[in-house]
Amino acid sequence: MPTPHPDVLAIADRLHSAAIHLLRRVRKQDIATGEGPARLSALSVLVFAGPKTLGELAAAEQVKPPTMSRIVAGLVRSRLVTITSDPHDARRMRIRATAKGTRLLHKGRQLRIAYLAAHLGELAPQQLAALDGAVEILQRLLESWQKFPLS
Amino acid sequence: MPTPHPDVLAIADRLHSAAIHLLRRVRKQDIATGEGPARLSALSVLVFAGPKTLGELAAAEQVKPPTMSRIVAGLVRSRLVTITSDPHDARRMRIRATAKGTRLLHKGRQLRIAYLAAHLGELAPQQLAALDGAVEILQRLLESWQKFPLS
DNA sequence: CATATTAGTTAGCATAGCTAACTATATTTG
DNA sequence: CAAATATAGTTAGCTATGCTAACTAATATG
Repeated sequence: MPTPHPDVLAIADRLHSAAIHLLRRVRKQDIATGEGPARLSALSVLVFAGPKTLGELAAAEQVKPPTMSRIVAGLVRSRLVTITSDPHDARRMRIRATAKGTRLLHKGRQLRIAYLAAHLGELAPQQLAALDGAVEILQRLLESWQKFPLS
Repeated sequence: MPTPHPDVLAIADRLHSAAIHLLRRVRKQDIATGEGPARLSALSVLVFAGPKTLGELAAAEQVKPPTMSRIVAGLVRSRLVTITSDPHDARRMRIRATAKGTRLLHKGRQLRIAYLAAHLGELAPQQLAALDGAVEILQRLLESWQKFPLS
């Protein structure tokens, strides 16, 4: 039997720190796409989950509507998304990725991968597999606590 | 034998996305400390690794000197760090955490832990252990590629 | 039909990232 | 040793992202 809680405090702290430093590095690659992280992340939701309203996007990205409003404005300026109004409710907007947006997202993904792969290559296959498994656990955790905020 | 590379591309993408969304949530807890993420992260370096010059801090945090200059200015305003000049080189500054800074960092850590622990509690012990192991792998990876930038 | 609710925007603030250009101190070199 | 160069940080000014408060427009409700 493994120990029940191998220091949750330490895990949380290191997870936090690792996330901060990982993003700082990856961001430098993403700069090559010409778009910031918030825009790329919102775009990725649109590409993989389909069209969304502004409010839905804001909720998915865990930001407030005014913040998402500006992010979307930037994406529109760059022609990465288009906006059409909902025929059943003129207050709502349908935001969808353009072909250019989809291409750019995949290009960014390529850059990120080339960069990460160069470093992940240092890992032994079983370490990579362990990382993969942990990311899946994290994903499910993040998803579930989106539904049950707790705070 | 495990498969050699269970889709590095997918792992990289999901790791990226998980890091973004995890930080968005944790940030909301950190807000209670009254300081932003960049300041808390820099403060944490000072608390755990001891006094640093501005350049060293900037390098540790992977940001440019002007950025760190403003981060440190904020920490000084909040009395979380103090600055003394290096007696051997008047260009350099020694930046060190104050007692208040150390207290605040630990308080933030407590908040973060209370929050994460409430959610990590949903994980089975072996999932938690898997996460722990993956974070360690990540940490070592980040450290090693700080030394060998590759790009 | 009047009122309340909902969706998004605008204005204004703070943090955090950058580059370019500056000051002040050390170091190197002629 | 004086002049040139290099190094450490700062200042100014830009962009992007986050927020709240206050607004407009449209829908729902009583």
